[in-house]
Amino acid sequence: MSRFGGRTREYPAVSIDRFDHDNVRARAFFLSHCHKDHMKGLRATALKRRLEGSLKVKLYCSPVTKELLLTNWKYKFWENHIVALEVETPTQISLEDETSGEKEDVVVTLLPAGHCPGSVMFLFEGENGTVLYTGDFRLAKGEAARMELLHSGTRIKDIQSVYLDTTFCDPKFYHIPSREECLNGILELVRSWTSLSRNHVVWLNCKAAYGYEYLFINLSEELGIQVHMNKLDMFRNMPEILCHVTTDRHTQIHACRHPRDEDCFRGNRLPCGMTCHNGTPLHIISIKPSTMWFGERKKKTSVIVRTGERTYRACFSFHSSYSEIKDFLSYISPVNVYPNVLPLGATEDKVMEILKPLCRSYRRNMEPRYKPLGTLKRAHKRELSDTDEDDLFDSELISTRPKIPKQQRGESRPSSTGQSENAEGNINEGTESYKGTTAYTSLKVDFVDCEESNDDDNDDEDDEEESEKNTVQFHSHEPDATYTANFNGVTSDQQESNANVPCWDEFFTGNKLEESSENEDNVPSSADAGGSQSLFSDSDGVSDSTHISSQNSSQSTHISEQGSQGWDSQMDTVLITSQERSALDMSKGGSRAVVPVLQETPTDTQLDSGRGKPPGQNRPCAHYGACALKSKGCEKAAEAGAAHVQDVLVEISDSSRTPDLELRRDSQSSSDFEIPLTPDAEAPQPDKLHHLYKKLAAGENIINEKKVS
DNA sequence: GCGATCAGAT
DNA sequence: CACATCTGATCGC
Repeated sequence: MSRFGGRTREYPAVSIDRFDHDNVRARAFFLSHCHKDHMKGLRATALKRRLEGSLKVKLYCSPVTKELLLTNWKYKFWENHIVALEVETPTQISLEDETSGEKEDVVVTLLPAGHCPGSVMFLFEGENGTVLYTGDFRLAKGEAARMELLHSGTRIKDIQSVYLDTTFCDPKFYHIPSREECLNGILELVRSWTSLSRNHVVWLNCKAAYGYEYLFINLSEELGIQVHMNKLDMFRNMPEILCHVTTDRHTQIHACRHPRDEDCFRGNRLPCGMTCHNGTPLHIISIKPSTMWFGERKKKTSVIVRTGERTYRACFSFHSSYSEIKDFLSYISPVNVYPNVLPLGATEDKVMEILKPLCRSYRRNMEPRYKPLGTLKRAHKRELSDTDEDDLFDSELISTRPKIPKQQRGESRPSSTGQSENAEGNINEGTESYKGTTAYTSLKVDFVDCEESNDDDNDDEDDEEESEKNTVQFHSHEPDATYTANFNGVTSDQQESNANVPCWDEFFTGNKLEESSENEDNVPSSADAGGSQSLFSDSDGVSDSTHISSQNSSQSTHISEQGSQGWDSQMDTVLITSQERSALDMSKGGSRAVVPVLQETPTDTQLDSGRGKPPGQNRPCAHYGACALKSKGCEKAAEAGAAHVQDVLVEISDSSRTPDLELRRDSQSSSDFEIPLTPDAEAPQPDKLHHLYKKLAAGENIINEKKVS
């Protein structure tokens, strides 16, 4: 939840995402997206009065946000005071104090934030420097490098301050599977269930908020089943969304809500009241999108975890992961950074320890190598905490990093962050490089690391099983680099969108990797339950084994007891990665579904289906000019992913379940962690050693370092 | 009676 | 585990 006060140090005449208290006096208002925690004061009488007494004060937002806002009658009074700005279109705004006549000009640019429909970041450029307010965002690694307007020529702009979404700025969320991975997991689960019979329906237990639309769209496109929602008038001018949702309850996918929806579900009733179809009772499963829940697992999990007979958790995030945040910030390399959010249980200091090393103000201070002890100590701590940073090498701060040409967008991105930086000299962090290695290696590893957790969920009746809480580590590769998340639909390719109509783009494409099983309500046999779904995990299973370990060697596997049966009996959450699952499935003979899918994956059918446009092409949408951003990159990533799955299958096969394999996998996973491993857990890698040597040379305390993280 | 705020639930 | 929202209780105006 945002705790940003509404003003930036540099441009206090504007208020962003906060409209209460002193903010009502701002000369201009900005709304990054339509979530309530960013709309505080937006319908208060103080602000209404302010509007009444002014002809000039405006609220600036994206076209989609304007549309969503005005759909709510409570905000209708804004109608004549809202100015929708096209995304990626720098606009000069004159900030005038109506009483004194004092004026100040600022150029604002909206950049897609990938958080929810209409969400944007605001880039302000004016006399007081360039400032980026991110609002809430989820951008994959490398996205910043692909944003033209963050650059000036081939270089990143000189950004004074970034007001950053730090929701998941905690190593616990080091890696969160990409949108594609999460989407695919859900897709295959929904596909497997709904294909059993017309009476098999899925309830997507989504929170009442914008942000799940791309999920609905993709499920609908892929499966040809519209998603039931309580209401959809807010999308009346967004045909791309509208055609995938419905108020007709006779559909197999529901995202409807009811005040007592969990109870409804427990009573085998959908929130909309549906309980049977053609006289036959419905077979309902629930899928609850979650991020934090996965973040608490300590063992690897797949993006889907079965938490009960009829309940599943699906990994899903509206916010960037820890590593995505760091990638973003280190690329921007602002002078200052201010966290907009305090992660659960974190303190501002802690977050700053993570962020500062990625900022110039901090790097500069670090420059002198030989400093008084006090300073050195501080430096140490920061480093430790996170990432990286070989500050020692640092030289220039202003990033000379080249912007990634659009042409290259489809390429895998690892290099942009890791390599280019390294090449340059150093913005990179020692840790980064270390991390980078891991990441690349794990590029193909498509799983989520997780360890089990306690079962907390009381709500899902069935969650009983997970028992411990561990830290989660999500990892996997990052195919996302290939697509641009863009809820606004205005992309570089598509600048001419209609100014009057909001644009919406699906913002990503999913790649499918595997198929799921066909179990019925009952707990699947071991093979089925987890097995068939490469993307699934059961919450019960096994698990003890894992720990995060160090190197990533090959694929990891963590399959636990497949054979385990009821949810109730086991305490642990099973965590399996998609590949692992696939492997498992295959080894077991695989469910019928699995095999075919795997085979198809490489083909267009699966990869593109639905969204299916040829790579790189936009699908012009009637009024919006919105297009699906399915990029080639996605396709490639998908293929790579698929190929990988196959590899894994070959490689792992039956043995995947053996204990030692599990151990291996664990060890691998830990390498992605930023958290220092226990000394014996892993041998220092060359770059790490290098880093340590430098510290020693500078008289810094190495021991502290390790502790911090 | 409305709004702001907090606790609680989902 | 909780990403955001809504409800109800309380308090102040």
